[in-house]
Amino acid sequence: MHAELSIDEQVDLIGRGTAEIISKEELLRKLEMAREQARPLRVKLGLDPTAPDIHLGLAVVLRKLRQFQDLGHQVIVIIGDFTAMIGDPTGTSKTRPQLSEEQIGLNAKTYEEQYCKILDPSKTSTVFNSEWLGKMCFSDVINLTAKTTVARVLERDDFADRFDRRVPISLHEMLYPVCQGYDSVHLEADIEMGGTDQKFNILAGRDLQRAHGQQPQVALLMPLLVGLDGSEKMSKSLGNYVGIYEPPNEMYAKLMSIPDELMSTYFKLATDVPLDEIRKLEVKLADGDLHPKTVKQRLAREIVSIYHDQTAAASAEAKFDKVHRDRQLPEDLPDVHIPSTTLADGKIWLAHLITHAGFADSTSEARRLVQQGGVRLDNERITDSSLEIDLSSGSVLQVGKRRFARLIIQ
RNA sequence: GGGGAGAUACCAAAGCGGUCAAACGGGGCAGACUGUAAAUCUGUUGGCUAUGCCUUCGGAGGUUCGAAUCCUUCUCUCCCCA
Repeated sequence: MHAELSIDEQVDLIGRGTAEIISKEELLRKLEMAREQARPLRVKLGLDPTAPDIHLGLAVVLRKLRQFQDLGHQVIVIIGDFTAMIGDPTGTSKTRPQLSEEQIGLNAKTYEEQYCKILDPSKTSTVFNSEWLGKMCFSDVINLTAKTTVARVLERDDFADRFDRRVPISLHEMLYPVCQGYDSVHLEADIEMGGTDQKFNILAGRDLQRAHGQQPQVALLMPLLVGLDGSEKMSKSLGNYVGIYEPPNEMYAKLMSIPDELMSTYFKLATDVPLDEIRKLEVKLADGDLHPKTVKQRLAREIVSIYHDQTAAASAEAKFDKVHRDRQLPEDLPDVHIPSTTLADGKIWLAHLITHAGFADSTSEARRLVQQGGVRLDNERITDSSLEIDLSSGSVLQVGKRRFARLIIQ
């Protein structure tokens, strides 16, 4: 696809949106070598074997990998089933629940299904690092760890931070960078991709490769996409993410809720809008020539179009406006079935209705929602939490601003 | 191996015998204002058809009319020394 690009153009293309490349010169040399020898580069990405739900944050990295594939290179996805025993100490790490072999296999399959949406399957291979790490014996481990010093590992931010705050660090956690680094040795990786939080681990790979007489891999770090809340990085556990398999409407609505300051980052990292066009948008925003909402709608459309298509994006926009600008009910309300057995004399206690619909975890919470004026039935606000509702099939329950359900009595 | 400190709700952190379902703050949720943005303001944040009742303060026992608070023991963590 881009195979005809000059090496400099390739470096430019690859450089877009990256946070850091270690080093650009090495990247250039690798690209040249690949062209001269007609050998695709081996670009590595490590993934957790936890239940996948690929979101825009990971997509930033995957989309970059796709560029490599379009340039003719090979992507190797490592499912870190062995390293999962440790759990990446990056960020707030808690001891992970041990995953069964079947579970890991299942998750890996789901990954493959999901990243197909972005990667070219014919240029992607998937491997498990238990294949080699699991076969090492204790003396192998000692030989490997002898190549790294404690100070070196402790200088890593997460460890230094935890050490300072007196948060426990288990000995085995310090092996994590070593394991990941050894993956690169085993695969003879030319390039390793990751978020900026992976910098240390990826650099560890370079050290180990050198120690094994290999050319060190190039570290290609992408910025961590900030999540919908505007402060934390996008992650599944924080719930501030947009999954690439979410339906268009969800995706669109979620994107509309990001803080304004994030828009240009999202444009750069999550869309294919050319950089100079993004710059123009920024200027118009700053001058007040464009309303932020208009720009955000463009952003939402762009992203929805990538994972669905333009028609879907347009219809998502129409629906969004209908509900939020015109304050009308959405047309495709999810149905919630209320078994008639839960009704007494055709009535149901409002609080129970809300929990039945899945809009509250407990009746206490449901009562609170009602008392705070967050609940509407057929567009009429109800504030009496003790109310028994005389329900007719087809009533619409609304909780908060974004949760709707059409009630079906069965 | 020796000495010291600690474990409290989503997080963080007070409370050190009754007034504790547990302060303050962060986060979350709801409302107001908006562009379902941010900021701000208000309320709320264990459960239960509920002016009351039930279960929570690392685990298990005990003292007491009464325990998050006192005692015993177990588990885990941090710090200092070796």
